[in-house]
Amino acid sequence: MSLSTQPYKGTRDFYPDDMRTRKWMFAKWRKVVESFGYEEYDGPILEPLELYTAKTSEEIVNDQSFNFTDRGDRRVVMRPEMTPTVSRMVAGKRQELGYPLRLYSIPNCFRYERQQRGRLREFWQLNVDIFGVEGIEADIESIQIADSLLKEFGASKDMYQIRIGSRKLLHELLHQLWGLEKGQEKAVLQVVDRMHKISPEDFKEQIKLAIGTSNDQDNYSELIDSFFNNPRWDDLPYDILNLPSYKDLQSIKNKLDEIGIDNVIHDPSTVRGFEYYTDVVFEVFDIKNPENNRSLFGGGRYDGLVGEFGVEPVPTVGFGMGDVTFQNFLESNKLLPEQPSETDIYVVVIGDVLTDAQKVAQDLREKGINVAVDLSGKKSEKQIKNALKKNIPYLLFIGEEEINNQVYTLKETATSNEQKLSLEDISKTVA
RNA sequence: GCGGAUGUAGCUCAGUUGGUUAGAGCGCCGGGUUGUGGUUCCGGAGGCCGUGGGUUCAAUUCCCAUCAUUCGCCCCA
Repeated sequence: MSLSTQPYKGTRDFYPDDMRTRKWMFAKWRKVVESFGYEEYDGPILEPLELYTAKTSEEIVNDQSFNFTDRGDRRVVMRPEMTPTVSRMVAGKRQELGYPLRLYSIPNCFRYERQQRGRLREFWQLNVDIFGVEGIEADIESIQIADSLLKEFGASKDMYQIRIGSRKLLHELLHQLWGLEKGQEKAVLQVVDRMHKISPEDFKEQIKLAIGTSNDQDNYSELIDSFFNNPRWDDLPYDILNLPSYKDLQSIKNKLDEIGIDNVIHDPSTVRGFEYYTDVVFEVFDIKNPENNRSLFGGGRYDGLVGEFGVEPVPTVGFGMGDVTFQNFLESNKLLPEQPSETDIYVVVIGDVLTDAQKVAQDLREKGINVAVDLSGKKSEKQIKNALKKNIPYLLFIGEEEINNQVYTLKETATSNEQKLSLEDISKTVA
């Protein structure tokens, strides 16, 4: 029995083709977030289990994390997400960091789950967080960045929709209007999160189930209808429209509208899965391709996390964008072009001139051009095929004639245009 | 953790109502062509038909198990 060449379940090998795509995607991510003044950080892949127990969703920590006990009997987890890590880092230097603090990272994260479309065991995730801003300016900036990211890749408004919701608004409603306790609230939120996946009837049933049976069911039916299924908030026996949390939501939507982001809707069912979110949350959906039926990415405000480390709390808004779902989105919308090689020129050596060809290549490298020289000694046809397979944009033919005249034949593979050029002209053309 | 689908050449897939040497396209290697590919022609290599067991004179084909891949549920990027 020989060894398997397959990567471990749910992980990926990145051959040069795949790696080019990944580098291209990450470069755009970095470009956009850095244009908003965000600075890159990184943290360890391994974290103590306690970091996640109180704050991430319970299921992710208990059932969906890679974890082990180290030689000092410490419970260790391979990070399933980055938010607790960055919160820990900010708390650790709470006093000396300047606010607003804008941070981003592209960590690989690990979740032990059965893979399916858009869900692997190892994935990369762009994390963008702004610390120290209490007001909705931070929420707006966060969503604006999300929108800019999509546009940077050529996505148009008709391809995606941004849905915003408010945990705080839901809490006020559930607590004050419905009279729910903490535990019930959590259960209700989980059902709310699934709203679009189940029928209105099932939704109502499951909400009631989450609340428990002791309550007056007819009363809740009406509330569920008016809040979730067909919002008519003016009719509610409670002044939702004047709640600060509701006003925030409206202001965010209006401000985004003003700056040209008008594909934002208020969706009461947008709550997100993590427990640490405290206020406004958002999710982005692919609205053109039904196969991408989950949220592409999302985030929101989590004001309580930094304070968990025993320092003054720091209000925070952030979002995470997974590489797998995002790449699915790009593929479905034909926004994923094939990337050229990092190698600019492939030297096709004709005849017995390898040493001279090497010299030419070295001269070009010194001008900042990436040059690979064919070493196979095969006939030119084979050398060309090899270069094309690697997606190298230029071929440089070097034979005796070229060496003697110091003029080389440069061919652009995409167009088949061929020119006889000096070294100087080659570097200008390729650059 | 639960349910479905699929495992035949490097890739995408045919096929065998159970019967000698297992098929295609693409790709790969070599040649026609000792200086030009993506669009020519000729030739070639490459398969324990996922793995283990059962039924049978005979299994790649039928049955069971198992592993892998994949889709959905749960949860989430």
